[in-house]
Amino acid sequence: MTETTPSRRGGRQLPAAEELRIWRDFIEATAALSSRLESRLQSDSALSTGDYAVLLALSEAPERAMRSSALAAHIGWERSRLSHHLGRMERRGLIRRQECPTVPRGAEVLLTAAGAEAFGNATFPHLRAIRELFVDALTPEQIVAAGEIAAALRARLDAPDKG
Amino acid sequence: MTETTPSRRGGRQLPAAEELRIWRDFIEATAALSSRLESRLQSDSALSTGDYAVLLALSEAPERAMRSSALAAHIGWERSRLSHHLGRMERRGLIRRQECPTVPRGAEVLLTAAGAEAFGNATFPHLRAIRELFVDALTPEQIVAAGEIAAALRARLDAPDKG
DNA sequence: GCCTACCGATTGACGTGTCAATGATGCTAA
DNA sequence: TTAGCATCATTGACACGTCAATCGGTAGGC
Repeated sequence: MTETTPSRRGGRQLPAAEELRIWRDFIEATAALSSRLESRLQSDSALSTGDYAVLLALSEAPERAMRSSALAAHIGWERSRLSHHLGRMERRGLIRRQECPTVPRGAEVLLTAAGAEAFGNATFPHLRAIRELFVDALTPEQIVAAGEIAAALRARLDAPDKG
Repeated sequence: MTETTPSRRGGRQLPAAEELRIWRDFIEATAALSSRLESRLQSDSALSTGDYAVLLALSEAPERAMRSSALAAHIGWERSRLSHHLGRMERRGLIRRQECPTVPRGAEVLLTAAGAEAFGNATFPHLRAIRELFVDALTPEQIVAAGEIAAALRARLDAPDKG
């Protein structure tokens, strides 16, 4: 309640030292978590998290197929990113692309048998890793707090004037 | 207290649906936050967060210079990553490399005047962005919780048997 | 002395991500 | 009709990151 009140009060422009320390710990820990999950998935299943996201979406889609742009929207990727990624996945035989019968110029992305099998083999170890590294690392209260923090960050990121 | 008790109880191997939803929200929100910060820094200052980390470390080092391996350890990067990054930064004139006088085969990384200026110009807008997108997006209680979550995740990641 | 093993640093190959430019196609309005 | 114009998807150039191989040099064991 003194002049050391955190930056939320008053007209301070920059984060206080403690806030900055937490920021760094937070962003580094989450980056390290992602990176560890990525490498676990890679060594368990020879898939990247990008591969996994694509395979998951296709597995859940009717006919195990999706239009390229719908797939991009579904997993929240830019189209050019998806296009590059699908090219790599197609080379590995995980998916196939063909012209979409209904939409002119539309590309349909299909899950191949090899892709479905790779996804099936990846799921269990991937979920287990999430459990070990995230769920079991936190108390139930911390998990709830993590959900609230994610929602608050997302709300700010989506706010139109705070880009 | 029924069979819907969360996975922490009993021998469940996989995260429950709610935990999985929070996991996805959390990892996606933090990734989006990093990505937004990255693009803000890029457009404000034409630097990447990697550039910023290197310039920050050099700015705070005595003589504005550091051994390459010490720099890698300081910012927690693999050496090959740093080597590639320094190559790019050197091409842009932000840093310079020279043989280390004391350590045979050691490389000394020096901050150039242009690098120091770029860092100076980047600092204020970068800290402001951190404040807008992280500090001001959360309540004081959430910031504390974020620090605790980061510590818990880090502890798990560093645990020897939970790699 | 010489072989080996390690150490600091770099390099090459490749997967990944962004941005800007390009095709290819349909819609709309002069 | 056709000149724009938006849309769907791809491509090229480049930055970034990891992994494995390499290179020069020093230290130990024999």
